[in-house]
Amino acid sequence: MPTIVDVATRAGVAAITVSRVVNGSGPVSSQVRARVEQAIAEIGYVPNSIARSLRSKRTDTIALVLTDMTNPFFTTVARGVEDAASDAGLMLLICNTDERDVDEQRYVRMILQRQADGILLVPARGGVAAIKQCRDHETPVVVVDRRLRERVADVVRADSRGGALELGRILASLGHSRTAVLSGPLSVSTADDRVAGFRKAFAEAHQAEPPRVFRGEYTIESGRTMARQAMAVIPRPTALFAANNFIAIGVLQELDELHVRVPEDVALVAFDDLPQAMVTFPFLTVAAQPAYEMGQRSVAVLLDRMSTGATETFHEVVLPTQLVVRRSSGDALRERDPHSQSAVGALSRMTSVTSRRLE
Amino acid sequence: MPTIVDVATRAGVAAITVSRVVNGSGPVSSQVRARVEQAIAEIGYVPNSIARSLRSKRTDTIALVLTDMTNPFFTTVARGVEDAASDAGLMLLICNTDERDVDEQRYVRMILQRQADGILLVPARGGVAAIKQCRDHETPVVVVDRRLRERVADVVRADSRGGALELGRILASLGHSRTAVLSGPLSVSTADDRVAGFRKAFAEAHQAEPPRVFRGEYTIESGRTMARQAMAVIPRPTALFAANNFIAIGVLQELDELHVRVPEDVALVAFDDLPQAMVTFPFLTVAAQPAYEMGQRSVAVLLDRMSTGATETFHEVVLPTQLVVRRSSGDALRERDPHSQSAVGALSRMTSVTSRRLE
DNA sequence: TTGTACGCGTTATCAC
DNA sequence: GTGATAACGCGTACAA
Repeated sequence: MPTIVDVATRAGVAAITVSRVVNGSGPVSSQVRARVEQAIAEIGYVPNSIARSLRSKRTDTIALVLTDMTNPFFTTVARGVEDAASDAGLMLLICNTDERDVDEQRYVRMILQRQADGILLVPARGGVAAIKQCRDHETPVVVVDRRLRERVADVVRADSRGGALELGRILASLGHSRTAVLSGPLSVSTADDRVAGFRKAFAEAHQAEPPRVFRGEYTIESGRTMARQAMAVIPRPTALFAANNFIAIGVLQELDELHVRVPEDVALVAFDDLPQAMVTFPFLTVAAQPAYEMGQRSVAVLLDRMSTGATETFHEVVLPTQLVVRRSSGDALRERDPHSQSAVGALSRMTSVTSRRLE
Repeated sequence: MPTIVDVATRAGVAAITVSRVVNGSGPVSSQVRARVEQAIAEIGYVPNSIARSLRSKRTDTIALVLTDMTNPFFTTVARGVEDAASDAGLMLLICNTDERDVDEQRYVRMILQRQADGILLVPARGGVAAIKQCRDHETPVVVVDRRLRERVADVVRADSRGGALELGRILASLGHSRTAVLSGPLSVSTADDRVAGFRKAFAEAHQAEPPRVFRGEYTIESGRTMARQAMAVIPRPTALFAANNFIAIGVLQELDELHVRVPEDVALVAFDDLPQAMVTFPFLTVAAQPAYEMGQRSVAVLLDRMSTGATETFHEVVLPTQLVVRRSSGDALRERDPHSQSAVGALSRMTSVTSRRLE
C-alpha cells in the first residue's frame, strides 16, 4: 500500500508537498502539482484516513445507534441520515440495540473508541448513561425520535402527542366513546406521549370515557396480545389506537383471527405510516411521521453541534406528524340493531376475510 | 481526553504496560494490573482505536455497500450483516448507491481511505471497477446478491435462476401458456438469471409460448410501466412474473387501476417476499430469498477471506430460495366463456377493488 | 513556493 | 515481569 512518502519520492518532492496537492492546502506550482498528480496516478496512492485522523482529530464519520433498522420507520430515518451524511462528506456507522441498554452502551463505547465525530442516538430506555459517555469524551450527540427526561442533549423528534391527539379527535368526532390504546413500553417517551395525546382527545370530548390503556412492546407479537386483551373487555371498545406500525400489524392479524372486521366491528387508527413501497393498497388511518426528514434534520443538528461545540443550551426540533385518514377509522358510529347485524354478519365476514388475503 | 500515557503516569508504569493490561497482551503482575485498572477507571480512559489502527493495520470495521437499504430485502440483509459483524466485534459502515456506478466507486474509495478491513458489495452494474479498487488496496471484498461475469471475488447470493424456474413451473402446471416477465435491468445478474429461469420453465413445458420479456428497473414505477405494457399485448398474458418485490407492488397497483383482478383475471408470481412485519395478510406467491442468512453468510465468507488472505480461487455461496405459494398465483386455468365473464365482471370487480383497500 | 522537524496515541521489537 | 525506543502515515508550525 503506497504512502505519501512513496508518492513524494517518485515525484522528487517532499511529503508535505504531496499533502498540499492532495488536500489543496498551501501553494504548489503547477509543474510540481502535475508531477505529483502523475505519481499519484501511477502508483495508485490513496490517502490513509487513519493517519490523517490521528493528527486532525476528525474521522469524518458519524454513527447512528437505533433500536432496529428493520422497522420501516427507522429504515427511512436511517436513509435520511445516510443521504445527509453523504452530502456532508461523512460516512455512517450503524448499530442496532434492539432496545437493550447494555448493547446501547457497548456500541457507544465502540463508537467513541473509533473517534466518530458525532453520534445520533435513539435511546433504548433512558439513554442517560450513553449520553454521559459521549459527553465525557466530548463527542456531540443528537437524540433522535425520543424525548429525554432531562435536557442533556439536542433532540430531533416528531410530535407524538400532537399526532395522537389528532387521531383521538378523529375517533371522538365519529362518536366513539369506548376506546383503547395499545401502546409501547413505559419508559419510552414516544409511548408516553402517544398515550397522553390520545387521552387528551377524550378528556376534551364530552361524555366520552377515558381510553383504556394497554402497555406492551413496539412489536407485532405485543400488538396481537394487546388486541386480544382489549377485545376481551366487556363491553368491547368500539375503536382502537395502535401506538406504532408493528403494533398495528399485530392488531390487524389478531382481529382477523378473532373475526372482528375493521372498520365495521371496530375502528382502528395507528401511529406511523407504512412506506408506500410496502403497502399495495393503503388502508390504515395514521399519524405519519416524517421519517426521512427526521433523519436529515438530525444530521443537520449534529453538524451544527459539531461546529458550535458543547453548550449548556440544547435544541429541540419537533416535527409535525401528518394525519392521513383512510378506511380503517370508519364512518360515524351509529346505534346498530344487534339482530340485523348478526344477520348480515356471516356473509360480510366471509367477504371481508377472503378479500383481505391481499397484501 | 486522557491517553495511555496519562494512565501510565497515574499508575506509575510505562505506557506499554497499560497497553498490555488493556489488550491482555503480554504478562503483567496482578498488583500492577490492579493499579493500572484503577487508574483507567479514575480518569475514564478509553483507548483510541485510530492510533491503534495506525499501528496494527486493522480497524475492526467493515463496510456494506448496497443499492438501497430502504428495500426490505436489503434491509434484512443489512440486519443479518450487522448482527454477524457485531458478534465478530466489528462495526459496520453502510452506503447506498441507488444503483449508480459513480456513487459506488466514490463510496469504495472513502471506505478504502478509512482502511476498513473488508467490504461487502452489492454491485450496481458491473462492479468490476469497484472490485479492482479493493484488490489494489488489498482489501477483501465479498459480492453479495449478484453474480459476477468474471470470477474476481467471493460471492454470496441466492439462486435466482432456480427460484424463477420454480415460479415458472407453478404457472406452467396451472396451464398458463401466455406469460410475461417484468424484469430488472439488463446488466444486473439477478435480472438475467430470473428471466432465464422463468424461460426455462416454459421451454420445458409442451405447447407453451416463450414468455414475453420486459426490462425495466427494480422499482415500483417501473413495475407499473411494465404491467401496463404487458397487459396491452394482444392477446393478453394470463400470468405475470414480477422479478422483485418493488416491481410486484407496482404491478399490483397498476392492475388495480386497470381493473384487472389478481388472480381472477391474471395470475401473478414474484421474486422476494415482503417481511411478515410489513404485510398484514400475505397474498403473493413468491420465491423468497433468505435475506437475513445472506447477510450472515456474507460476513462469514468475508471473515474467512480476511484471515486467509487473497487467493486466485474464489468461493461462491448460492443459497436456495423458498417457494411460497399463496393466492396470487390462482388455481388451474380453464377455458372461460367470455360472455359470462363480462356478465359477472362488474360486480366482482367492484368487490375486488373495494375490499382490496386493505393493507 | 518548497522543505524540515515534530507530534498525534498506540504497539512491535528488543533489551533489561 | 517491565520498560525504552521506534515506527505507523499524515499534517501543523515554522524555516528557508
